[in-house]
Amino acid sequence: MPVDGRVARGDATRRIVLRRAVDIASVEGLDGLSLGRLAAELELSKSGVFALFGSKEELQLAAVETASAIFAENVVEPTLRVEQGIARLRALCANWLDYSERRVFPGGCFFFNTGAEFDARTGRVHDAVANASRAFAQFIRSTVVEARKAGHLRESVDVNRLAFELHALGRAANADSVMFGGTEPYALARAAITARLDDAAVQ
Amino acid sequence: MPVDGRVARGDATRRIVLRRAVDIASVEGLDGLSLGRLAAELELSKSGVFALFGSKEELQLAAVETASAIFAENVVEPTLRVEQGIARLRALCANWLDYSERRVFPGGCFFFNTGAEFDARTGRVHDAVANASRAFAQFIRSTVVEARKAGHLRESVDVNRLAFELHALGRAANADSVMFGGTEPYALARAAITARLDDAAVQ
DNA sequence: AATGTATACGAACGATCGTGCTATCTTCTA
DNA sequence: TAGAAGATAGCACGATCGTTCGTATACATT
Repeated sequence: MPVDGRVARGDATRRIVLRRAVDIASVEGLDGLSLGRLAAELELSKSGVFALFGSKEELQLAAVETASAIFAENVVEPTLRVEQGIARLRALCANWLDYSERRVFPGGCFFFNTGAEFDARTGRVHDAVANASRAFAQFIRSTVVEARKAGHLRESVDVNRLAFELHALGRAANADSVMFGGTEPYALARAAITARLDDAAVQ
Repeated sequence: MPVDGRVARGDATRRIVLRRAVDIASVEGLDGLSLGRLAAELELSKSGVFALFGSKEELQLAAVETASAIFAENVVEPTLRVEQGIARLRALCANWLDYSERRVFPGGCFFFNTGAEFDARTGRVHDAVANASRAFAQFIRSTVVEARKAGHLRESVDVNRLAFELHALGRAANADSVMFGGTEPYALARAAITARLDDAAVQ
């Protein structure tokens, strides 16, 4: 399949723009993104950037998609390479905390920030962010379910509650660390997660 | 002390503006606040609203202060009316979850939203939000310390970690409920908090 | 009664926002 | 090699932003 050099050029620019866009959005929010600023920082014309996406909303949606891909690459995929069961569940928590702590996005977890920004709004951007958040929450839940099915977790554990708790601890570590700096929040979260999983595990 | 009618009038307007401002900010963020929109909704002149605060940043800082007062009234004060110890700790968690669930602010917890908005920025607004967040985290921690000193919690409990966990569960319930609707997140958080405190309690 | 102070307004400022329209490149197709 | 197609730039638009200025009004101080 021969590539069209014109669209290839456009795609390359789009990628450059989007990589910067998600970084900005993780700090300033998806509304804090502005075409003018984006163009100025990348030394492109505002109208050129605009033409690549067609509207500000499309840019925001594309940014959410780009962030999803980066998130999948850094968190979901390495987790899926671990054997099913409690080992994968532990890996999931560790990978997510590492992803947050490594500042894959300079403002911490992209979806934590944009989620808080759009949680109480309506529209396509809200829906995109909500769907991505829901998908990850479901991923945690299904990983917990797998671990229980594998016989690694006690039958009595409430999977919804355990998934909720693990997700809560991770998000709190991200929030506290970005807000106040330091790595202590991650240490607290790791200790709490370990204790919680040891408690839920058989034996 | 005789009141100055002019200042009294200004203070009254300021109160009206700020009450609306915190509601808007809890949904749209402190940056989403605009003098023009605020003035239009309240049928005041933009310049009049501006003059009351002197700058947009001062308005944002005043909004944070107003939100702090509302938060103290709804969460901290009722908690302090409960006897020290594990009872007060349980009341603190319950009061915070109720405050979030009752939508004292239409966008959920004011400090969750503005915290996520300003966590990775610098400046006076960041500092104000960070200080308010830190103060509440410290309040949770000191309530845990009290409960342990009262002999209601096991000696072995790590107060920093328990405070972190309780705070994490509450914030996650707020986030999930605002994003996806429904009251299930609060039920999950209440169950998790109860279990965690029962586990940490003596006997 | 006269002077000063604070609230509140209307109009306008320069800056920036998102969005068009048009022209100029580069690249592919016939 | 001519022309179509896509990427990018330049320029201008209406709207909105925070802010400033001048002014009218209400209250306080003298």
